[in-house]
Amino acid sequence: MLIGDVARHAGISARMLRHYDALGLVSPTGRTAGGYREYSSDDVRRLFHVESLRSLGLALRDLRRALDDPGFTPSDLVGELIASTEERIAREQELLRRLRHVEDGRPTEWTDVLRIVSLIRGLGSDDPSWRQRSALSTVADASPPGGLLAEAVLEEADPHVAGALRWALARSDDEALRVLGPALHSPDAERRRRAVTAIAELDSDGATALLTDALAHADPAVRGHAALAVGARGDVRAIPVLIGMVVAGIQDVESAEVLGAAARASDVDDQVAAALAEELGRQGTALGARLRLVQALAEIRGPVADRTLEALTEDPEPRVARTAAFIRTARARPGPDADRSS
Amino acid sequence: MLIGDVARHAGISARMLRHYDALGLVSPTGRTAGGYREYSSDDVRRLFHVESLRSLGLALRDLRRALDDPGFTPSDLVGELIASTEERIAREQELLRRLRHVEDGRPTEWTDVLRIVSLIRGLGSDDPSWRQRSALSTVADASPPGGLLAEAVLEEADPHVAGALRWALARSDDEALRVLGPALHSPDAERRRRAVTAIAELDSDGATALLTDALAHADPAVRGHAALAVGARGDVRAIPVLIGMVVAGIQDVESAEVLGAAARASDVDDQVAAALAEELGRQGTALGARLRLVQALAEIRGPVADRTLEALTEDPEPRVARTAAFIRTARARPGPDADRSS
DNA sequence: TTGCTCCTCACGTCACGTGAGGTGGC
DNA sequence: TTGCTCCTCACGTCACGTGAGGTGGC
Repeated sequence: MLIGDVARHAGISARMLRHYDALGLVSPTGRTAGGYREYSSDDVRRLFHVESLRSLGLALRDLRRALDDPGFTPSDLVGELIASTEERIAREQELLRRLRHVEDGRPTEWTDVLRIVSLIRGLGSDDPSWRQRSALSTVADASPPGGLLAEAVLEEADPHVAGALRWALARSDDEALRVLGPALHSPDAERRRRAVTAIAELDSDGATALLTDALAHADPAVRGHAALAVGARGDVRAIPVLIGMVVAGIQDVESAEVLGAAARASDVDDQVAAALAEELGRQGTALGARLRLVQALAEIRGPVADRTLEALTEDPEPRVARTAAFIRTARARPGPDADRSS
Repeated sequence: MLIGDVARHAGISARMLRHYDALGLVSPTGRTAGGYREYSSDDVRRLFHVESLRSLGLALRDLRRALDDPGFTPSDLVGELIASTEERIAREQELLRRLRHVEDGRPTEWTDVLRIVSLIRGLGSDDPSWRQRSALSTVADASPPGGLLAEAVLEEADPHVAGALRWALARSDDEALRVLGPALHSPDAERRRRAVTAIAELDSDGATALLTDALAHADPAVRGHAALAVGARGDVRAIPVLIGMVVAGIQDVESAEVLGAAARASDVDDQVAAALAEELGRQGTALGARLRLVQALAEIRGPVADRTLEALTEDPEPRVARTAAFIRTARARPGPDADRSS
């Protein structure tokens, strides 16, 4: 076969065939009288082998060894090819992330692009104080890049930097929630915690919706953070989770306070007091949990809370009775708030 | 600053700085008396801009326009960079898949590699008959590449080719289940169906375990296929799902037969008959479902099935009563099986 | 003779790395 | 004088694409 036929069959250019010939990779066995390359069927077979191995990304120099050197075994080279391909993919994906952050910023001039790139670099710095300065620098922007800040806050181990990032996030664009929302379901518990903490500091309707959904999250840490945030917004749906947190002793002081605030804001003090009373009456509740429930009752107003506390002063367990009595005494006095407001 | 200082600050080679100078991308403002390049702070700033934009994958020619041509706006170019990066990633990932299939084949010589590559090509052909021939060609192998065949069967739309692939899979290695198992939870319903159908034809313990788990799958199609396969292996855990299929009228003839076989193989005919009787007695069951349940009873042996059928001949619904009576008559005669075996 | 195919030689691509051979500045 | 830095020029990388200028075969 002449070079043109071979090229058409193999789907490659005649130039490549001459190149392979020059390298000695696939040389035609003969030449015609006029000097034309004549490929035998063995030559063509060899060419197909070359093209097969090239489809795996082998370099031409490795191809020669693979086809001619019997001692050159594939196992190592295939492993190396896999490793280098994985590395290239990782690099390209990192590049793609950067490009998407730039795109999210809707740059109209190259200086906009430069600003975002330098922010990406700053937030990726090894030096926490530089990361913090970078985070704070975005606050001057009209609309800081929320996606970028959100990704940064999910990775941030330093609490001060994380605080600055959350502050910057609060005035960023909606892109933030599109990153933080899915992160609530990350397999990494730390990432989930960072996500819910960041969302809890956002004020948008989208953030509130995510937090309300997170009240049913399987991870108690996520559920708890969500309940504190949702309760602080006066939403009654947080109350069962907050009561659960009091029982379990997770951040019980804060959850009791939020519980009281949510109950008052929603005018459901009596229902909450009744729920706490029911938990207190349950058989088998540990003493520690009962004491925390009594202390939570201190945060609840209304006749049901008052009656429950009164009844608890007769509780067979002296520490429960004493705590209830102490709370009743404190309630009878005008508190410091009342003092100041009069 | 001289070229060496600039290079150290920017973390790039002096050669690159000379290259940028030659291209007119970043040229030093001045030269010393001895001809040394002298970079001003403006030059260095420009260099940092160049390096920033280069980190986004801009080519040097685009960089010049970006920094010098005010009419050259970033939006289009950033979009193109994203598109081309995505395309490169897709290509690299396709390459990586091929390489992993080659690795799975544990090739010791390059001819092994060539065999797998040509199989990959054959299974990826547009021509169904070529895909089928490729699938069948693996049956001669000692251990065909299960991962590759499994991926092919998940993509295969042609039922004949899919059949050949499943046949080849049955004698392949364990890699197949590592691909088919996760595919049971694919978001694509068709892929889930292909996965369960393929697993149902495998005989290994791993396949049986996957099918048993799939009895609780959320997708009724997956659950159903799994129940037919698990029931055919005589496992009683398939029975509730099979009864559900009879009620819903999904593949009811086949599921009733498998139900009977599983009940007999596990000696639980009476329990199954009782379960069917309970379904039949339930209020509000549609007539179609009741008739299918009666027909399923025909597949069950034992005194409970006999008594239930007898009672059903008095059913207020004439079609139910007639069906039950017909089944009883057929049972009373020796069947064709009994004929031949006597 | 015309159109097609083939030939060799050689430059261009892309962003530099790596010398060779020489010079400036302390 | 010595060691360091800088200079220009030019080839090499990788897998080819794209001519230029010429020839073989029907």
